[in-house]
Amino acid sequence: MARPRKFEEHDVVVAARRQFTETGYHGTSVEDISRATGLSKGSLYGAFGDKEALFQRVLDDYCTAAEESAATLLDGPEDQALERLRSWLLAPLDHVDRRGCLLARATAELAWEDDAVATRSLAAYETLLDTCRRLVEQAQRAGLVDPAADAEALGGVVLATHRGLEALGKAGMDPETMKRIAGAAVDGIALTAAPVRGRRRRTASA
Amino acid sequence: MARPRKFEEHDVVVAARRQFTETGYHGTSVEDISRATGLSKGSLYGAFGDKEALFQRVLDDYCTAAEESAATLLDGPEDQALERLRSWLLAPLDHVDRRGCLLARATAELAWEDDAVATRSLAAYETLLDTCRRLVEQAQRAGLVDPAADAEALGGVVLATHRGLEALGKAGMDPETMKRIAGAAVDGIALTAAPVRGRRRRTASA
DNA sequence: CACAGTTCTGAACATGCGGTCCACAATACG
DNA sequence: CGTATTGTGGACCGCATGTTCAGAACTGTG
Repeated sequence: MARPRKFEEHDVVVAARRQFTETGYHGTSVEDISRATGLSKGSLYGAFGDKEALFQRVLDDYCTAAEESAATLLDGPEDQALERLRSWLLAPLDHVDRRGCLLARATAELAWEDDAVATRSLAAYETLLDTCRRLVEQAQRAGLVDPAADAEALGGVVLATHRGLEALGKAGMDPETMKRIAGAAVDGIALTAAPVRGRRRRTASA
Repeated sequence: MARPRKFEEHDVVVAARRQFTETGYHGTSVEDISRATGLSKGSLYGAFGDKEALFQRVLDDYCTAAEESAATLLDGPEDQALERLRSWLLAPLDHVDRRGCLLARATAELAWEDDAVATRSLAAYETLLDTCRRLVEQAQRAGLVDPAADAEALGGVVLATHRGLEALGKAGMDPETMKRIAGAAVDGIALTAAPVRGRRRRTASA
């Protein structure tokens, strides 16, 4: 008994995400979004509320997608867990367009200017950390990683590297260098390789 | 033969940096800067040009400081190079105030919206990468790291982790977890610990 | 003391913003 | 077909922004 919508809500969210990702929250005007989505401002406000609410919606959508995408890494043989982590680190390098990660932008731009954004961002990072931890645990079960190691911390290294690589890439760092960094992170050759036979347990600090 | 300035230029840059770091570029109005620096808007324009030019100045100042600060890590005995990298990773965690890194904000917010910003940011990251590489080389000479390893890539892992940890911290992640991550990154226990005797040379990919 | 040169100040301006509103169009149902 | 109901898009408002400018304030020199 009423006129149906001419647009798919999720399509609008996706288009808005594009815009926010490219120009940031403060850098994006409602009119920009209107142009990007094809909806007029009136329709936007009618469907989503104000700019902030729309951004929340977009961010939540993005985080969910990122979480689910990472979660798919868990599927597969345990003895290839490290390879899946490696491909996760390398994946962003393939996107030649230098669009960055919305989550990164959101935390940098308004994580503690807006509580809801901060909450959602933190939740996303914790979910991603959990996924990385599980992958490391897979690798441990497969005998690829010391079973006594702190799986969460190791997963955190991958997550932090992932996030850091994205920043370096955004700044324009040479992709070839980044690939070597990603490789080194997963290889975990990192800084262990002390010339001591067998495993070396770290001697705390100084 | 002229009215002297009532302010020290560098003091203004520092105050402006504070403001930009807290509220970002788009989120900071010229009046905010005026309030933060104590200068009237007219004086700001007279001394620095427009808002963008002032930001460039601030960013350059910040990058230089960050580069020099990192460079001091190079001083010290080579067999403690890893400890210095560790403390570098942990340093940001001590600042309880959740102010983030201006460089991170700049790259996230307008790295490729503004060429000059992108150029300076990339230069800063490359300098930092170089510093990390040298530290790893110190560790190699001290016998703490496999001399055959790719020092630049290993330095890059530290740099990326540093950058990533900053993002996680900004989002509000538990500092204790972050310390464990930083520790794991430097320990480099990371993902190597395959249960193979002696060094294991990686077998390329899949 | 008068002048010139420079800086500071604060008001004023144009612009673009986020947000609101409303007349019209399009639909579904009786 | 008529009517109630909802989506639509553009006009509109108040406000904050980045920027400019004319004049006051100040210092050093002749």
